Amino acid sequence: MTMLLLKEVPKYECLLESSKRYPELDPSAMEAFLHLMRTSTELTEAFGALHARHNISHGRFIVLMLLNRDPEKPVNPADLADRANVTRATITGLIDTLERDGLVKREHTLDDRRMMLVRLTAEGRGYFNKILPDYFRQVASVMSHLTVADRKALVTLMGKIQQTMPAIRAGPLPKSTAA
Amino acid sequence: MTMLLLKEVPKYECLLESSKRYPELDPSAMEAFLHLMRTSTELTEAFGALHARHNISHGRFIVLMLLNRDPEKPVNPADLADRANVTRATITGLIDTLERDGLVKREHTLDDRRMMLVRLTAEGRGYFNKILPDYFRQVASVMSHLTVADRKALVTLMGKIQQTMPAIRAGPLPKSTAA
DNA sequence: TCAGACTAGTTAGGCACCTTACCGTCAGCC
DNA sequence: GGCTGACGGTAAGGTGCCTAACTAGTCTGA
Repeated sequence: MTMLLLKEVPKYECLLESSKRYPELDPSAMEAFLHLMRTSTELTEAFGALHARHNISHGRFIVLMLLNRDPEKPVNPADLADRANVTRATITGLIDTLERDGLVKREHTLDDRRMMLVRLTAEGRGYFNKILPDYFRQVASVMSHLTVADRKALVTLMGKIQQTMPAIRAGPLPKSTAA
Repeated sequence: MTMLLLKEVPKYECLLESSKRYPELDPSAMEAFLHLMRTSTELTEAFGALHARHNISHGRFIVLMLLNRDPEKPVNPADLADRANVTRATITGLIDTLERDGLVKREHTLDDRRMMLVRLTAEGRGYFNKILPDYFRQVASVMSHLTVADRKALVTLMGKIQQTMPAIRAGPLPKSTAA
């Protein structure tokens, strides 16, 4: 729930100062990075609190979200794992508790008896539709100070950061080229 | 390390479609929110990988960072806890392993014998200064597609979101006013 | 036709982080 | 003196995620 973040981001002047000691430090990049991480951490906490109020964990919420995209169409665990970006083992645990609470149910497929399908129960649908408006309101609320143009700009900026990710993931970056 | 994120963000059209079913859903707010969370999650992963390559955990890295701000001035655990936004018990654990690895050491203060001070050892300073450039390079790298103006804009946008946080934290939002 | 390779889901065990509750130590204030 | 309250640490617990190994079922092909 708390996530170990630095509470106050260093002032830009401090970063500039530090960049004299560390030539690799790009102050404007660092400043943007720290603000981004701090904000997202606080958002994570805020939504963690929201989920806690509804007695659900982040993980279970995501699974319900995925199942709710098309409540009629059940999904197999491996698919859920893939879309939620976790291992199948993790999904098993989440579904265990969701099923214990009666929000989803597992069914065997007919054609391939290894495969399971997970489906929202009526109770699960009811529960989820009861908490969704709160979630939507909170999303609207945290974005309420941003104009529509701001929001578009934010999406664009995130896109530019996303573009760098494959290269980042690929390798420990070859020492001096930073792009 | 993985953090349970939705891999692909729904298209704007889908959000628009869903907003018919859910009047509380603000599509542009949701779109911005999802992109923000997705990007920050991937950044968290990327930096988790970086830390893993250096055999350090996120928490220990943060503690070293705080101690390295002024390597000559030792800090007491309660202060570290406060700045890292965790309980003192958590800090105790982190310092335990850092001390076991010889990166920091604890000393008693002279004037108040309850109080401890934590200080980077020479080895700790050496180790940290060896991994910092990698960290700085990666920060520069993820921001490399953003112009300086972009970075400023990002900081501003984060500030606008930050402004909403106290209200969010305060209460479960009064049902319909989203600002 | 049946061994081997593959796949789906689960199980077992472990790590990192974080919490609460409590303890002993000590400073400071009557 | 004795209380109050802050400090660091210990103990026990829980969550969320992982990897590796396992079970069960399917498919392939010599």
